[in-house]
Amino acid sequence: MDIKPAVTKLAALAHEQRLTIFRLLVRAGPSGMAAGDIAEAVKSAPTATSFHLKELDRAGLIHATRDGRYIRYAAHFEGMRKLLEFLTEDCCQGQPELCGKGFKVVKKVLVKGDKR
Amino acid sequence: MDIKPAVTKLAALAHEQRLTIFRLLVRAGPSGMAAGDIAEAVKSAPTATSFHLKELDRAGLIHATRDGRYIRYAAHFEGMRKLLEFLTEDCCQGQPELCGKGFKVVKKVLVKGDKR
DNA sequence: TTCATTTTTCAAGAATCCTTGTATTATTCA
DNA sequence: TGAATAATACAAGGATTCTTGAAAAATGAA
Repeated sequence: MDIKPAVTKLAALAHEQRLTIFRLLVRAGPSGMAAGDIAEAVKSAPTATSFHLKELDRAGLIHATRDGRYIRYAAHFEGMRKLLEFLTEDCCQGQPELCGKGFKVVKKVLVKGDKR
Repeated sequence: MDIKPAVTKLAALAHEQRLTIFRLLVRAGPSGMAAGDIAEAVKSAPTATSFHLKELDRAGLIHATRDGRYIRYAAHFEGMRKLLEFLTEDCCQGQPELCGKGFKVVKKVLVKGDKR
């Protein structure tokens, strides 16, 4: 990844509402959530939520698919993975433990409040 | 980590010059670099570089130590590690490969009781 | 077709952040 | 002490981003 898309991704995440939305979708997994449900979950007006979803989409962190009258948004895991890679590239002079490469690799996968 | 410090960190990184500086310091390792050398390396005026270094410092991504008439800046690896953890928390419904947990790392199975 | 629902677009004013130069502080060396 | 070097603080204008509500598309159901 070049630096410009990385900055775009970071700027998209550097906003409390958008970060909340992104983490919600990360927890939601590949099936994602409908725009309306997202707005309700983060307690934000549909119009504001739509604006922020578009920002995250443009940055390549989430993607939209129409599902009847709903539009579902899901995290774009590959985009996120590339961002993490970019941040830790050439890291730490061969001491990967410094920046946490490999952290929580096989951690528990309990998901808080997951009803599904 | 709470969401507010995470947003602060992401906002600090969401800037081409600051991201370049941060990655430079990540590569430089724990010994860091003097402010002047950083400014030269990223081809930016000392005054602008100082401004951005302070931003990164405030966000908890780097830290400064005086070394005679120089001030050395080094990446704050623990702060970065926490940010990465925050972004991938409760990720992926038990499919860690989706978001790249464990990417480019020799996977180690953490057993119960393993402190780390 | 017509209505209701879901989501987006648009526009504005408000707020925030970025950039730049000058002045100032802190330190070392003669 | 005084000069030189390294880095920071401050301030102002310029640019960007955020927020909000009203209106408009897109879809499904009656």
